[in-house]
Amino acid sequence: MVGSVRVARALRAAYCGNRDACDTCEVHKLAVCGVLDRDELAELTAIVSGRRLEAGRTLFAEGDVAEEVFSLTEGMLKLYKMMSDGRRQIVGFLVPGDFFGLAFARTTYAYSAEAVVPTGVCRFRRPQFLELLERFPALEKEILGRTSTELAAAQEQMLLLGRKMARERVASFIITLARRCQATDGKPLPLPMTRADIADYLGLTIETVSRTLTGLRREGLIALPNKHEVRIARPAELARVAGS
Amino acid sequence: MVGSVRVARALRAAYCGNRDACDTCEVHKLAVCGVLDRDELAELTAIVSGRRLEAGRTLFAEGDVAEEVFSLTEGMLKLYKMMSDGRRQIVGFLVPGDFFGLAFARTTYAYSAEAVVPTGVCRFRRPQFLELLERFPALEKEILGRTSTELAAAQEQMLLLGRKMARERVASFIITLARRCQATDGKPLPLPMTRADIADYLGLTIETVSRTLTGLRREGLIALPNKHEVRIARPAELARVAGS
DNA sequence: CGTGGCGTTGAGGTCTTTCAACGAGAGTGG
DNA sequence: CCACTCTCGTTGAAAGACCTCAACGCCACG
Repeated sequence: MVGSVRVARALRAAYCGNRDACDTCEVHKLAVCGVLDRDELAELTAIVSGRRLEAGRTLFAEGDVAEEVFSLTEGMLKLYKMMSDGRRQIVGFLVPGDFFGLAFARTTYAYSAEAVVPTGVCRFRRPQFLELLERFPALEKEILGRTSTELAAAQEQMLLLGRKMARERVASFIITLARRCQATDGKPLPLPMTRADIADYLGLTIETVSRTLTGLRREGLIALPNKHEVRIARPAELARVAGS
Repeated sequence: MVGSVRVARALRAAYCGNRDACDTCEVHKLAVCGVLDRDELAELTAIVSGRRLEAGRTLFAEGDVAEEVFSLTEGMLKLYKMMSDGRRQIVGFLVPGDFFGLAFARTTYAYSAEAVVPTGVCRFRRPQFLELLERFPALEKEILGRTSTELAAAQEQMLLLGRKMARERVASFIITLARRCQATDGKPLPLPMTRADIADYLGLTIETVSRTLTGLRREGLIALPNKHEVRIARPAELARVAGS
């Protein structure tokens, strides 16, 4: 999949502020956090191992025993929950630097994790990672802050799923993505996931997502250079459509 | 509002395992957690103050500067986000023992908090509470675990809002409530919030909630002794309707 | 050059919403 | 004590937003 590799590169450039770290170091995110000193980092390195995933590959499934904790270093992952009849809800897209799989107060993963594009992760053995949290309060504080931020994002998504129209959902999605990407307004935004992924994230069908994107394009609010890129043409109006 | 007081009593009996603590001590939940020893508890007591709220009263609003952290001791609170045109999404109902208002990585509250019935809360000054977290790692660990559990609940709610039909949403709601309440199957479950609250929590309208409850009653899955109580008549079938 | 995955577009159907009317219960004031 | 009013909940009918089903085009791949 040449296309996927290209998308992965664009992603990395777009979403990761520290390209060198992305390219070379599997525990870079913790170092980048600035919460660990050199000795702590060395200890951490000892319990970590890297892994690469092709696009579409599952890292773990909902219900699996949570034996590892992860940090995304490159690419993009989707986290999702499934119902018995196949209905799916994507609860988040992860970008480099995100932690996931931290199942506190649980022994199993609450969601499945699958690579959207070729992806790299750091793996930590769970018990050892927990022990590390014990010993490095700064790390625990960082995790708490991130978990709290994630919770706030989940609540924002609840507003989107519970109360917004399709147009508002799609507009909100694009704006949130752009914010995370810190993309400049003129530059196209990588959209590595499929329409089905977007639909399952926004609680819509692929047809509705497609129609809505086309609609926004027709009205000149966005441009769609190709299937996996969006450019925000009129930020203010798009934000107005997204509501609040 | 005599009705509200009665509902509040039923709630306390149903949702709070430790009646004595509920009745007497505003920092009881931390003690009940078992994470603080006597000295630590004494310190905590020094920075806490109680407050009582009538039903319908707002504790704080989305966007307010987050100067305090709270613990619910009695009654029920709803947390919600609003859109500019008045659409509302309730992101959670709180029962005694829940912490809220912990705005890590933020300076303002991400949602509004309003009393559903007469309610009691503990207030902690935020800077001092954060300092406390610093000094009592067990407390911080407890908060992290709870935040993580809340996040998992929010993701479950995303599945509900994004992919479930009205019947499934209402059935899921009743089951989740019953689980939290630890109600026995035969006993009626207090439903202190209004139909509008339920609707705004489930991403539906009050009419749909009403019709759906009536439908479940007609089919014999639940009983509705009065507007503010539900009894689960056929747990297995209700769970089947709720899906997974 | 055929095949399969992905995305787009159209037409019809369905679930939920919107609009409207009505009833029950609580609080108010004559 | 009894209208009166207001809120809340229920029910019906019509409307609407999104979904389902279907067809088609594009592109990568074998």
